[in-house]
Amino acid sequence: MTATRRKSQGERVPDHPDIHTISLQQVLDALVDPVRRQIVGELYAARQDLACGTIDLPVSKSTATHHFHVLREAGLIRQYYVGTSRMNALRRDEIDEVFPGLLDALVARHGRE
Amino acid sequence: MTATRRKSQGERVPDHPDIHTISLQQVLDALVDPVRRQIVGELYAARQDLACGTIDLPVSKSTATHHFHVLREAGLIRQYYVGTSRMNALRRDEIDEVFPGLLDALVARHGRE
DNA sequence: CCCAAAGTACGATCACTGTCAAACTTTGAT
DNA sequence: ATCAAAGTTTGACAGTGATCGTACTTTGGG
Repeated sequence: MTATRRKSQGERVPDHPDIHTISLQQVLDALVDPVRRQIVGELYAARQDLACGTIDLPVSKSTATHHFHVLREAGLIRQYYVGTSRMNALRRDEIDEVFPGLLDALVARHGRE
Repeated sequence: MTATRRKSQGERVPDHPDIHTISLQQVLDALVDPVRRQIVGELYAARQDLACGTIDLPVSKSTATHHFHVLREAGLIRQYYVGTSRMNALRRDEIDEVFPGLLDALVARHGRE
């Protein structure tokens, strides 16, 4: 499977880790950053996929890219392209299964802290 | 009473922050470190206060002191002396009240990750 | 065909923090 | 008095990671 796509689109299809290969340490390393918690928090609250650009972050575009990358590597979000926009989907159910209560404790109560 | 103890013991009574002044960020900064999660995990499992020395950590004594200090500043543990030993008490109920589900999600399921 | 939009890749900084060793302090026991 | 046990304090050091600007790529529209 996962035929070796040439280019043009192959490069733009990032691979997402199996949620079961993710450690709590990885998830915490990802969610300890406030910008990344904001991202996950907005995806959590929106209950729908969001393009990177629709999330207003207090950092530059290149830094934002970095944060989305970290979240993807940590198994927290899934990314796919729609035109030039990169959409982000929170892997809510999978996370809840492997780390029950974690999203609720770390992100849901994200009033203003 | 509670006269301003000169020394000998005054210095050895650290002050603990009010749990309500602690932010989620502070707690996460504290619990993102695996050594500190181990400490909290053992206190959580032991269900009783433990002296620093009774927790076997993979770091030097001075580093251990540092970690206990961070945990105390983050409002996660309370420390007091018994002889030359420093006892550590997990502030479980207080934490649960302010950050419900957090200890369970981050520490309880601490099988081996 | 060319341009703007939306991200990405790449280095370069820069601050933070986990780590240790060595010297010190306090306490309880001999 | 002295000693050992248990931590603490104080630098110093090294690795990590968040940040940015600049240049680059891909896509869709005029």
